[in-house]
Amino acid sequence: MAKEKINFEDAQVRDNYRHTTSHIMAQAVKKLWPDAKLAIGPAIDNGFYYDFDMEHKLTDQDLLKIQKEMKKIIQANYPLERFELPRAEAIKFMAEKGEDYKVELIEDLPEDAVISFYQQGDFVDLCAGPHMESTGQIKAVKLQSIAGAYWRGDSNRKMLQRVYGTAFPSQAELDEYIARLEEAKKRDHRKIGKEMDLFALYEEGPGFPFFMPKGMIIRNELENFWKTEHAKRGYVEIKTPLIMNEQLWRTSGHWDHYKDNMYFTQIDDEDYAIKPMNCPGSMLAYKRKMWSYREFPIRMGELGQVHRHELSGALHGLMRVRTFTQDDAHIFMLPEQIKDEVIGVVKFIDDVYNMFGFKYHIELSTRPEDSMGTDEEWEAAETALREAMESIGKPFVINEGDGAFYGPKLDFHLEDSIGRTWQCGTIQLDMQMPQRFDINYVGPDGEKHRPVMIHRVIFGSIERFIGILTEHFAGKFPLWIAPVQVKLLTVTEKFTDYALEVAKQFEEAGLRVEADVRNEKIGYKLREARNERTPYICVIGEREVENRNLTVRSSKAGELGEMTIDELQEKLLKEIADKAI
RNA sequence: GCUGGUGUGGCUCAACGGUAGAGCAGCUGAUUUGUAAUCAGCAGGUUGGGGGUUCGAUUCCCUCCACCAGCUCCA
Repeated sequence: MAKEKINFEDAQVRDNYRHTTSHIMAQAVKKLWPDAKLAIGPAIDNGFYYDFDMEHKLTDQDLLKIQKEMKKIIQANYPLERFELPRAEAIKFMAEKGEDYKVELIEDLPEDAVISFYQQGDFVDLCAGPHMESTGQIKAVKLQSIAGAYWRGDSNRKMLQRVYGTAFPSQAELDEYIARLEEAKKRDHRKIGKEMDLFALYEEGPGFPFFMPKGMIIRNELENFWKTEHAKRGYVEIKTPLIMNEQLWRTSGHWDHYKDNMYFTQIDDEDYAIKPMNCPGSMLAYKRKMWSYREFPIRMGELGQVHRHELSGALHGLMRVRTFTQDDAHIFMLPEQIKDEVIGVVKFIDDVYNMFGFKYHIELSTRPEDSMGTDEEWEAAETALREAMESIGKPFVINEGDGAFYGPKLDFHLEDSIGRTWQCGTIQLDMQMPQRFDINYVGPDGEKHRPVMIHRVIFGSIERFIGILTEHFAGKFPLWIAPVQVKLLTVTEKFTDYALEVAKQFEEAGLRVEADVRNEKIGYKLREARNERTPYICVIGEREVENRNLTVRSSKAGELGEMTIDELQEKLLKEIADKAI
């Protein structure tokens, strides 16, 4: 029977293909190390993995050995055959093979579940399927890495050895994928951040980033933009302190629910905490006076620096740090204003992300195990968020049990250069803080009522957002945030005066300009300016001085030829004003 | 925090049980140059910290720290 061509565009086909590959890998591992116990081995976004519990510690050399063994299995072209067993027999079957993890999986299946197995050659695995028809259909495989992974993702359970790999219908496609990954790694914000001298992390402060002058330009541009956009949308801005006493954190619930992530200090023998979140400060700011329903909604923004004790192994450049600035805001409102406010924030976030050309996805995170409040409150809050989303027709996925301890949230996830996603924006509905802090407003009936509150961020954290921006643009930032916008390169020192004159004019026009008037060859200066990812590079020599113009090249559009000083200035100012990407 | 790996001058990397080397960057001098690296010279490291083994350690062992990948967690 002629096989149909594999349609790798189809996500289901892709998953089946890689899932089958993971079975082949498991078979190879069992062949090489018969004591290996199988855990789980699914297809994932760009490949697959399989978790093993085995004595032998896998090394990179072992990956090649396994790949060789896999090749044999593929060449043998075993058909994948499915069969089903009743529950008790299935458990017995797996128990006899010593597959303790599979036994546990079966035991956790619902009573009426169909328990299916897939067999290829002498290898059998508990699996819902579906699969490819035979092992010979797998054409190109690469095992990529070994890592530890907890059984069932529970850090109290045993750590297993996970082997990651990927598979494609042809070697060419596999090679292309590997090349793309290599290319993506060049965008790593940690690498670019160092090369462009934007920020740095030192052993002296793990997870506490330093921002260098050029990084500060990006940061300040983002913050200024943030302030302008918020003012336009009716937000006021506040600033609350970094350190507040124990009582405040007990009132907020952080002492009971967030202590492991907090830093503490003592002042005059009293316990204080460094804020891990801005909300308690905002609650005090709200409470300073009595509010009328007529003033609602109150939108109170704060660029608030927080400190959180993250696990050492979780730190990652600017993406995951121990101190960061949230572009926070708390909105106090009437229950009937929830929907409109949430919609307003979703649109605000959408505008900002679109402005940078980001793709993102939204998750609705529901009640976690360690949380405050009643089921009814959570139900109401989750419904409010869901309805707001449904009313504007934005797609979202449910992330069960991942809400904040005080309320459910809508999370906005952006991708980094190698496809990992990072939560940036979030909108969190909070019915707890208002109660705990006993905040009120006076309603039309003259009585006191409890307002509803949302916490929300757009960038998420300025640090993480800069990390994402860096990778998204591979360091070629939009002109309005580029640390150096235009660089003037002189061909020889004879043209220094003219270069400085142009630099002065650009500077006065508000452009960030650098003149490279060193006694170096033009090729050398040009190479350096390009490596610095300067958006506009101007060459100044005999001809330009004579014609009082500039030869311009843009990092995006290439050679632009000769332009007058004013022409270029105008072009740059417009590009900046448009915040073009 | 857990599993595995890594740690050599500002950066990228080399060497190795016998006492550390290159390129780039930096500094000095020469060169006055037209679109991705001009030449020469100089300077710079007790090889992440501490401890141990050894006649001798950067190299071997222990421990701590940091970083990388993944897990867990999360903005």
